[in-house]
Amino acid sequence: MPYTPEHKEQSRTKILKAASLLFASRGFDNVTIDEIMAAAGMTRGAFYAHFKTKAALYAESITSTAVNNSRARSFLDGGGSIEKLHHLVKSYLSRDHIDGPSEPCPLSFLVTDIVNREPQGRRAYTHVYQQLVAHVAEHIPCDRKKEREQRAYGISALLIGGVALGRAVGDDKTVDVLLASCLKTV
Amino acid sequence: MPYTPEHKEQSRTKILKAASLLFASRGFDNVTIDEIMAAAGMTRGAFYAHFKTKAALYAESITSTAVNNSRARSFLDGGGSIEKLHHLVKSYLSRDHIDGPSEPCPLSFLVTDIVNREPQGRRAYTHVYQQLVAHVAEHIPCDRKKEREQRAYGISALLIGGVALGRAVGDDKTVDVLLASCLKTV
DNA sequence: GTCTATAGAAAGATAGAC
DNA sequence: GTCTATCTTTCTATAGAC
Repeated sequence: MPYTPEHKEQSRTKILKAASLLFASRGFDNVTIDEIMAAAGMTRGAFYAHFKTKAALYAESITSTAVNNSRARSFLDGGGSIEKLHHLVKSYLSRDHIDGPSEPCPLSFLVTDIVNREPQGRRAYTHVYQQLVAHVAEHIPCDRKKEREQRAYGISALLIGGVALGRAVGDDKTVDVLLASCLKTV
Repeated sequence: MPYTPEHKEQSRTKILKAASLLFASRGFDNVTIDEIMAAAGMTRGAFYAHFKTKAALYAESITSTAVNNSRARSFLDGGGSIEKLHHLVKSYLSRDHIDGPSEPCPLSFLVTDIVNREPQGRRAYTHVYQQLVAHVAEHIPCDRKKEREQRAYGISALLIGGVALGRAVGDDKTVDVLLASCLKTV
């Protein structure tokens, strides 16, 4: 009897994991439920036992990626030093991140894709973004709260813009210069 | 006899204009040829007398927007002063730009959308981006060419990231703070 | 819970009339 | 060149068997 609650939870997790990767790299419209389910080791029919619609899965995949992301985790472990921030920035603005599939951040990979999605997706994205800004702000060494926040917004826009552009631009040399410049700018 | 070469050129321009606006605000997949042609005052069938495929129109719309964009034009008129650059940055990182439909810049509006498109679209995007960076670099007051270029890449990532995020994030207050912070960061 | 089969809708591209 | 009509494919979501 493979249909225990644990088994269901496991299937659900598999679907979420496959969906996060596929949505991030190809966006909402260019991924089919068929593909996601195949990547999760099941077929289309099983999908609807776990999620109501494709849009619902998309929204949840954004939230779950943010939570299970190892980059974010290592950023948060162990308090707010400036070194942690440097480490995050370097790992974020890396070829490894851009080329995937090593835990792509939905904030940069889906920044345009999210605009036309249902409210549930928008809300998930907005929430994850606000968390990122808040956590970056905590790691900035500055007494004035206003200024920390301001810099955190700037840094986040540079990170997300840099990575999104790195994926968009088709010329490898340009991308390398872009990444190096963003790193230096931060 | 309405079918003169001039008339054809006029129809083509109308299609391009409608497409640029629709693609920028909703991306490639969420816009139909029907919609574009309706916005241009024609029906679907006429489309294929002007463009070979939807993807070809998409690519050309990116190039043509960059050329006909009034923001870009006013940026280039009259030489490379730092004031021109400030003006561009302020106009780019504005609510007016984000909320459209006042000449949205495809570099920020399509930064994620472009990733999965055909090579022709990618090439058009890459070319427009490299032009932006080059022009920004020209307006930066600094003797060393390398440093001008580096700053231009950083500024462009901040502009494009800021605007893309401004559209992605669903909370108006957050967007206002974000824009102000990006402006100050530049 | 997962499977196969299918209903139903949408949209890109083509054909032929005017 | 532009129109209407249609072919064809693709994909979401549902139905019913196991």
